[in-house]
Amino acid sequence: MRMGGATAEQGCLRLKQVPTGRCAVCGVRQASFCSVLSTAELQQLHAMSSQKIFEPGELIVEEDASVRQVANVLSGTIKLFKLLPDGRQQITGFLFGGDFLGPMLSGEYATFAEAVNRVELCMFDQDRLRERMDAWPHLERRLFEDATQTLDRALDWMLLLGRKTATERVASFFVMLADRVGEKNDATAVVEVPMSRSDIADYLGLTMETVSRQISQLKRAGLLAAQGQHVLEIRDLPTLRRRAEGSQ
Amino acid sequence: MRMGGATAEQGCLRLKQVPTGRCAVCGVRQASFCSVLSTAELQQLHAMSSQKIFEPGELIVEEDASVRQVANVLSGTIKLFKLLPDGRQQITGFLFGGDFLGPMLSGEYATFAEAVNRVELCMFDQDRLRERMDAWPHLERRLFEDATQTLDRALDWMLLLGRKTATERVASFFVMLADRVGEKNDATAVVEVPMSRSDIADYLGLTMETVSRQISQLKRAGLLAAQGQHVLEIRDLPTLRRRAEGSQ
DNA sequence: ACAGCGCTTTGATGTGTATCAAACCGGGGC
DNA sequence: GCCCCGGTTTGATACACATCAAAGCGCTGT
Repeated sequence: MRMGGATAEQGCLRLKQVPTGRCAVCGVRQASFCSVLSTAELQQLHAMSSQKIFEPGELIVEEDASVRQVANVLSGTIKLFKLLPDGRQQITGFLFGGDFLGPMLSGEYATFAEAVNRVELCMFDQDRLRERMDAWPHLERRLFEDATQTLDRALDWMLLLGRKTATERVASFFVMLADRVGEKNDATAVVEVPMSRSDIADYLGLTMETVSRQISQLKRAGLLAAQGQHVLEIRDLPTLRRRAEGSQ
Repeated sequence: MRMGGATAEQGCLRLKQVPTGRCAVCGVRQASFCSVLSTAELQQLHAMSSQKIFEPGELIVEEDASVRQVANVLSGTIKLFKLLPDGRQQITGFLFGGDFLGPMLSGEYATFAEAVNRVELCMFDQDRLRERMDAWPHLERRLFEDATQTLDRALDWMLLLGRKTATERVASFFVMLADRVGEKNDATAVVEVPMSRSDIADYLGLTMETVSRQISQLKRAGLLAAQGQHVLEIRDLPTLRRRAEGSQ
């Protein structure tokens, strides 16, 4: 059924040279790895993709699951995390719209992935995407770049987890949100904060209570202001950045 | 001068089909990215390589330096680290013989690199190696795998830095050493520990004193035993592994 | 052999954040 | 409108690790 549709769209393609179907209206295409594909390549990938919705709190992948699915995040927020045997949790990253979920080389996820809010994924069979990666060097390059960026972020977070104070960590967290999903002006930003205090804590290596106290303090200092549940205004991004690095 | 030598070696190549010159006697070739290259490819790379020695404590690369050199570690240990403005330091990883030093995609190092002990590097011009990467997909794949492994290790370390106790961190450190550079038997291992207590502390997000106390404690528990300065025996690796994960 | 020096270990005390506990707040259902 | 109820905030206390301080140990050079 879907294949038939794809073929019809491929017919159109030669005339229009723009993506058709889902990809045409995909809000994150330019932000995702799909941005490096030609229209023809996009059609091929489109034909092997499938969409899926995950509800808040739903587990998307289990650690060490030898998965066969990888995905683009179309919308929503995903937390990636690791657990110790006694239940202690460390969130290793969040994924937002346009981000790629899945290991392309190891075959296994080294972390759990869970939907923070309602998440919409565009999924691919891992082996079939790997075939495409073998065939299209620009796709492999793009996924390599993705891994490089993820690594850079992980190294920055190691500095945070190993050496920053609670205030610096919380400031860093909001700077990260502003940079990745914020509506930024010159000095201010509005960010959606879909995750709970305890998720923030598990990302920052703190407790929920400490996070809450630090946020209250930043609000009192006039650097942060609530804009309704789950939406927050950063009122002085440069100062917040300085605090995140400990330069007072 | 060097080019002439390389050409002569290329002549030999067709007869012998084994690496010649430095590469032939390179102790880390099989462990490095060179292992994926054919003899002919190795010759080409050999012709564009140069060796360099760094003395203990010497800075190899500066953060955000837009470097043009990348390298294989031939021998010695390198620490990679980040700094906060006030001097707080986080070591993000160590490199040992066979490991690759350098970012292949970003063009910039996001960390400092410093020689822990005497380090011997086999260096390449970044742009020229990138050309080779463009030309040889198996080389790009290998460097991608390298980045993937580095990322996996960074994520594991985030769990350590965010959620493990001092004992668990120090146990994890020696488990890491055993796995990467240890002479392992069934249950025991002998590892070289070239870095100082304060480097270990900066890797584990602790202080020198805490590291020292934890090591003393592991010695008293019979899990660790000194074998001269900078060499240490792990007397019960499985138990140490369990401690590293907090399962008592 | 001895002195000097850097690194490490051990000890005494301090503190930032965790833990325990209670009050608060906002949204959804009846 | 009001009552739950989960998530959040605030408060009181505890503790793991940091900090400050001194002693120990093993090189290196003379």
